[in-house]
Amino acid sequence: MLCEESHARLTPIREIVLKTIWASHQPLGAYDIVDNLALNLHTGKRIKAPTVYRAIEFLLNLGLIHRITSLNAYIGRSFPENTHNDFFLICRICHSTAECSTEQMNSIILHTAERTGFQVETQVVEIIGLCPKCQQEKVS
Amino acid sequence: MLCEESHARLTPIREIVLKTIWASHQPLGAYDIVDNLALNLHTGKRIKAPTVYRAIEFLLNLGLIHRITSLNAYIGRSFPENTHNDFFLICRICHSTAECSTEQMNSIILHTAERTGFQVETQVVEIIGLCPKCQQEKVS
DNA sequence: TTATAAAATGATATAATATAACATTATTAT
DNA sequence: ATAATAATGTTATATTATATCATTTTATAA
Repeated sequence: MLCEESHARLTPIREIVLKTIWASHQPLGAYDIVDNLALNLHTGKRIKAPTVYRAIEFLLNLGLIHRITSLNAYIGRSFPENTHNDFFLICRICHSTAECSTEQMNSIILHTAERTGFQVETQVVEIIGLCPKCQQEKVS
Repeated sequence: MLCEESHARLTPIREIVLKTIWASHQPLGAYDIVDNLALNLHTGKRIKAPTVYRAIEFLLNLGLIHRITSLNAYIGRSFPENTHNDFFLICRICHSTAECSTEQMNSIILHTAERTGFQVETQVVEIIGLCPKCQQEKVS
């Protein structure tokens, strides 16, 4: 039993899914995780999609990982302590994903929403483009 | 032949897909459009998924519609004249989607990206929550 | 400590979204 | 008219995600 105050249990499956996501510094798709576990967990048993999706849901709820909507993929959360939401710079080519964090963005969003009476729950802010490395490779 | 300067042709299929999206004031999924055409285009011929996806791609490129990534759905563009990108307030319950437009958001994003050498191409800014109507219905 | 309830996982099937590949038809340019 | 290009038709299939029900594990309470 872990994560005391909540009733959250970090079971072996959930832990290995979390570690797999953390080990990759790129966002991982759910089926990438399935394949990865099949390779690295050579216990004969294959962990199937529903199990992985359940673990992902659990980890998302605990705020240990993020979903990158534009990629249908999941990545470890860099700033778990942040109360405000973060946003992402995602490279269209190599899929490297940087997590950023500004209060300003939040206040703009909350301001705009408030004016229209909209009650904000979650935010998806994903900026697609080219990372420095892939810009270089386009030139050379 | 339409949209003179570009080589864009607004064919009958593309036009009816655009009209279908516009007619709905909610985001429409690709298969919603397929079904809608089957009903309203009672010519016997069913327009299939690939054709609809092609029309969608065309309309996205022309900037006539938006993709709502969080919903895997498509909606007419409210401010086609805007050069900067817009963002969306999306109701988790009824899926009503409001398009908003502020320059500030853009400048924050561009600023942050610039600092890390990231070259911005497109932006996905989708705010999920409750629209005024659905907040009411939760209370009553 | 055993019975019972609750939570997690296994297993199978299938839904929902999207695209690949190739054939055919329509449109434009020569 | 003919060749080249663009658009659409058609079939199949890839990819992402979830529903459903059986089984196992863990926690709780008698």
